Amino acid sequence: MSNVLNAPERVADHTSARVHAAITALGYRPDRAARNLRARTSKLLGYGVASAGSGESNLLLDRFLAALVAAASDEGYGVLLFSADEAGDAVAAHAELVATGTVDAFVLSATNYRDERAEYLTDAGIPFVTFGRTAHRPAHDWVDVDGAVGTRSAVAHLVQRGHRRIAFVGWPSGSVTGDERARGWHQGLAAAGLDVDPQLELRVTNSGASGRAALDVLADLQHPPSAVVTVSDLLAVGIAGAALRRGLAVPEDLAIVGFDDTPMARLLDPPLTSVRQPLETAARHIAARLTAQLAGGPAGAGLLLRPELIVRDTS
Amino acid sequence: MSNVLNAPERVADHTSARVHAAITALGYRPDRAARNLRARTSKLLGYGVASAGSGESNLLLDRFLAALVAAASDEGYGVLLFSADEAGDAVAAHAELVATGTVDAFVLSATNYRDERAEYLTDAGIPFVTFGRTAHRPAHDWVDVDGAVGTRSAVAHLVQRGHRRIAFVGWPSGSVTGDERARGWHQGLAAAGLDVDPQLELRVTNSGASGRAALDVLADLQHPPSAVVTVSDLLAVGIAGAALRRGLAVPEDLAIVGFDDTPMARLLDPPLTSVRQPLETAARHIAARLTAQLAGGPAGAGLLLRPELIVRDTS
DNA sequence: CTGAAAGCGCTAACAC
DNA sequence: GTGTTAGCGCTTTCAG
Repeated sequence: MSNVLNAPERVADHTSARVHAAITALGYRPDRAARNLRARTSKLLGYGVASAGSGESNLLLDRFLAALVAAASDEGYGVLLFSADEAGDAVAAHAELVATGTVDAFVLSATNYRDERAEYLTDAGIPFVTFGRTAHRPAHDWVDVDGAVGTRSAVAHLVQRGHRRIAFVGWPSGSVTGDERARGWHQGLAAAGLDVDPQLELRVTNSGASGRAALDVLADLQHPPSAVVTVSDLLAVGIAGAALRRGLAVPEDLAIVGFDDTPMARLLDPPLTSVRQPLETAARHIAARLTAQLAGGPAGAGLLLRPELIVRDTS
Repeated sequence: MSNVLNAPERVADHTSARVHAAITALGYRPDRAARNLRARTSKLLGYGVASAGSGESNLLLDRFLAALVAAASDEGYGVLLFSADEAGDAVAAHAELVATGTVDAFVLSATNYRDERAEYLTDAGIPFVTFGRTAHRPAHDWVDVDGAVGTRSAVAHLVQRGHRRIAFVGWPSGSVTGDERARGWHQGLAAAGLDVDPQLELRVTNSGASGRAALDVLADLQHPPSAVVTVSDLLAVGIAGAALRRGLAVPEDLAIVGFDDTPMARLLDPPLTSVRQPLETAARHIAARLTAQLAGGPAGAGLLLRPELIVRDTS
């Protein structure tokens, strides 16, 4: 019987048919634990989740995770969610899973320039792919969405709509994601031949209160902007609300572009123009990279995906 | 060595210490697959995810899932995410995991009166707990948030604010969740001695367009409502936007209460009053129920949790 | 081409 | 109180 399943080419057709008939008749399904033990594999991809309110990527988690599960499933892998709270603990949690052979590989998100998990996994020789870039050397496999393209195309779109004073409300510098999006804004202005006014570049944390405060700063400027590019829909919502409260019409007096195209974006009034990340594509590539690595392929390649600007009524 | 780990009480202290020293010195970690095979357990809880845009519970998934992972982790279990797309396929996916011994138990969400997964798992004798009620008999373990309490307390709050014509915008009848929330609205009106005006009860799908359309219907009534209770923040956002567009002030001309307290609720302008579900508590109870069942305990009990009304500025 | 058997690393039962 | 071993259900190798 074993040969029928594991070496089909070495077996006669009629034997194969007979065995397969028996298999379906008996409802036989190979036991996962036994298979895992023998094959020294688990067919599981690990994905650590922070239990507390983790910042920026939280709203994306749904769509990304669903896509990752679907993509992994197509490759014959399941996704194991595990608790990986703080930085140090996260490494320990990953190490434990490695030591016990619970997972075959990892998907890392919410990465930054330095990522202790990536460092550990590289040292341990465990396959992994990050969703997001790091500054880690030697290079590991990564897939990322080009945030600079996102904000750059937002600026280009606003320029085309006639805007000349375009503000940027981003996160404090120091994160790959935030820095890239800020860079895209600079690039967009440069491409349009516009000067960068430092007063129009604001860095705040990711909350609506920050959005409101940011708008107040911008609106009180001697030469206020006519448009603002943000790094999240949450920030955009805060800004839009504060703008309306001050009697500014959106988009007539102030155009606004969000980021992430969260479900609420098209439900707001007016519906929010936003940069949409190709999370499904990213997940698919991550799963493919991982299975390639697990099949013995090389790692170290990066893949940068282009986000898409979804133009609605705030711009 | 084995006795030290598996029957600590049968071993002398000094032997135990010696072995443990060796264990840490060698960095020994028991192999998961071997343990699973021998113990006929996987220490995994299965949670099926729909890959496409599934409706209502999607925005909650984040918070619930993170809490579930943390709670399961505390009980020594991991959470296996797997693809479970459509109704029939979902049963097949669960069955496969059962047959191969990949998971020990399941968490089911997005349940309804009839749930094929629950029926299958009951027949198969596999432990599971649903997040949400079903009409399934014999009863299974379930944990749910009392949606009726949510809408009822929203109505009570609005009544206290002086409202007498309070509308309800819910989902089409036929879902446990939607029906319960509608029931709470009826209860709330009855408790306040208010009549139910059928014109104030609207049933729509969960989109912002529906919210806008619903508001148009309500505002065009001969006696329009002064307040509206909804079953989702998305609907509330759509209604709020449409109200502002018609020149209605929120909350002065129209008070609005959302449901789910999604992250954007407090960032909207004005910040949205919303019903918040105790998802962390629910997850903790689900994990506890599951481990109790896996330890041989009985199933069939239900637990109804009370949501909390978060009052902000739209009411 | 087909059947038999070794052995993955653990746990639980058993012999000492 | 301590060391030894059978065997979980597979896959892979080897004998027939």
